[in-house]
Amino acid sequence: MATGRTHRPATRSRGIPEATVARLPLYLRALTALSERSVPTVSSEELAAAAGVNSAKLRKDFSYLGSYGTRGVGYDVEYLVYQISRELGLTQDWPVVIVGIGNLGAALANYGGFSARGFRVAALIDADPAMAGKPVAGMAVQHTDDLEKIIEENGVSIGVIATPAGAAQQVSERLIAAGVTSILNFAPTVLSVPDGVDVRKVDLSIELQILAFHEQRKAGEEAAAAATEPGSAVGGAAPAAAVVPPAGRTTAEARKGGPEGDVPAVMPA
Amino acid sequence: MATGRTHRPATRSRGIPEATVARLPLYLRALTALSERSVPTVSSEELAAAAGVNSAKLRKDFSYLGSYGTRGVGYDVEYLVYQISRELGLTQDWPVVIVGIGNLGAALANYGGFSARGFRVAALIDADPAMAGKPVAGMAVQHTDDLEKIIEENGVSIGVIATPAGAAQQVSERLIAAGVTSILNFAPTVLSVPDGVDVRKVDLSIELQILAFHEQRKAGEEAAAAATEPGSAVGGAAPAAAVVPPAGRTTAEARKGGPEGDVPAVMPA
DNA sequence: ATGCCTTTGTGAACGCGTGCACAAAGATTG
DNA sequence: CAATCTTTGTGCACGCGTTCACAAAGGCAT
Ligand SMILES: NC(=O)c1ccc[n+]([C@@H]2O[C@H](COP(=O)([O-])OP(=O)(O)OC[C@H]3O[C@@H](n4cnc5c(N)ncnc54)[C@H](O)[C@@H]3O)[C@@H](O)[C@H]2O)c1
Ligand SMILES: NC(=O)c1ccc[n+]([C@@H]2O[C@H](COP(=O)([O-])OP(=O)(O)OC[C@H]3O[C@@H](n4cnc5c(N)ncnc54)[C@H](O)[C@@H]3O)[C@@H](O)[C@H]2O)c1
Repeated sequence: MATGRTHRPATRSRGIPEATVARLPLYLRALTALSERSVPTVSSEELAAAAGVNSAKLRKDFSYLGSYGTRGVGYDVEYLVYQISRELGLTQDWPVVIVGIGNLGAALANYGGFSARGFRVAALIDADPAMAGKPVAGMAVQHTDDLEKIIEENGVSIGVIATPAGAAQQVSERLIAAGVTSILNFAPTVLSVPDGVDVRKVDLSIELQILAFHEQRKAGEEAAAAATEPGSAVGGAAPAAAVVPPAGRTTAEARKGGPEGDVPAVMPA
Repeated sequence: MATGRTHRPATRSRGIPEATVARLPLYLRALTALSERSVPTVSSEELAAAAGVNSAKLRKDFSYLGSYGTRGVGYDVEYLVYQISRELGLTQDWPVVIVGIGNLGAALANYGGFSARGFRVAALIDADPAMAGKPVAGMAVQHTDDLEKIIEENGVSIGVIATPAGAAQQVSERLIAAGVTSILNFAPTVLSVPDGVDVRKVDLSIELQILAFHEQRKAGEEAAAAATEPGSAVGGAAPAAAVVPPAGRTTAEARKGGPEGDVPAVMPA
């Protein structure tokens, strides 16, 4: 069992770089919006702005798909929507199962954006016997006992895990054994999966911690800047819209109230 | 207004690479688990396995924080937990507001893992007057009218957006004007924010589409492999657990039923 | 105290992703 | 038909991130 290997620096798909693949859905979304407004063509500059990326990057991304643009004009919106959809495999229908119908799983089941583009919730699965048969998002929850049968009968290859962390590894193993080869994991655990299985994780806690890091850094920098510029320490030459951070907590001082102040309780031995 | 710039190839923090910052929460989680099992020290090899990364990468990551290990022994678990927590800014308390208490927002509010590490849900905000005052996760939902007041009074610098896509940009602007400088966005939109504001997005739909891409690729490769090996076209030397894809649609042929077959309806003009 | 064994910390090489800048392509206009 | 203008597609350089591989450091046994 490969322990790490959750991400795929593995098989560089079919020439299309992973970074590009990750942006295609973004382009597709922007293009779909344009399509709904009946915009016939769009330049790389406009589309890039809508998708929030650099226009050169966008053109390079599209170049991996082929030469679908017209110089001097731009890209045909409808045509590009189709090409990207096809490249992403959205021209076919992907049945998906959600395992773990708690707070999050139920929210996911109720989420409309799912079926919007090629994905169809084939079944909701939970281990709680009390949940079995209950309707969630207009669909009866099924028991974990039938997991394998459900996967096989529906030809499911994509599974979503929204169980508690402790159950995630075991659930993934059952899913994989039954034929699932792609997993979207919401549980805060590292899943060990065999080669050939793709796992993507969504981890709220990690995202928040990354934000906290930058938030702390901003506070620290501001404190440092205030120190260098003695006059404007409190309310001096505040820039335009005055985005004043909550309080002037300095980064350097996160000391505990304890006597040793800087180390927790245990020293490195 | 900076249009793109959602991600930060921007200010390379304080020497700590962004990629490393993104992994610190992963290490922290693994270390916390070890700490709860009262494991005193851990080697880079063991910890890397637990976090699902390469051990050399882990050591390099830690080297940005300083020399906290002991050669021949490993790292002191408690000490490292504290150092990473401090680096991520988790030794202080971060009040967070959730805007948009629908399916997802309510699930987030109910999520325990929030408060587990430094984050505290300070308020739940929704635009629906019918929601105002209603208790969700033991907390009364407040109306959007009071958004600015809530942010300021609680010193909130991190906001979570779980509104429909159409409202997200406007909500972000109000949050930012009120003092929020970090946003976690669950709505499927590109947010335009001024410099100095960090945005991270969680996009279920994009994750699924990326999985679909790889899924399609696997199916295509399998079909190609089967074609090269004529004997085992249908049920020949199937590997172990027989991971049979839904149907034998080849990647190359996603043609529509129409006459022109390959293009959607409109040609590039 | 000495030598052995384990594990860290990092120099160096490599590969991927990004963005600049421009030539080529095509539309458009006179 | 020729000139001009717009926009694509990409060669190229650069920087970041990953990984290898190893010397130095420290513990531990004898
Ligand atoms: N709620 C959130 O906003 C949120 C945010 C981020 C991450 N998460 C993570 O998502 C997961 C689910 O969160 P939640 O709030 O919905 O939890 P929850 O406790 O409300 O729901 C978990 C569900 O999984 C079911 N379950 C347990 N073991 C199972 C098994 N072996 N097979 C199938 N079903 C099983 C339970 O019966 C329950 O219905 C957790 O790992 C949590 O850490 C949740
Ligand atoms: N539910 C999911 O699993 C899921 C998954 C991925 C993404 N999303 C996205 O998350 C967002 C929320 O999804 P949901 O399923 O919870 O939707 P929802 O419709 O259930 O909830 C949206 C809530 O936002 C409130 N709201 C609307 N405009 C507002 C405003 N201007 N200010 C404050 N509140 C406002 C509404 O009153 C409602 O309570 C959507 O953008 C959706 O695309 C949801």
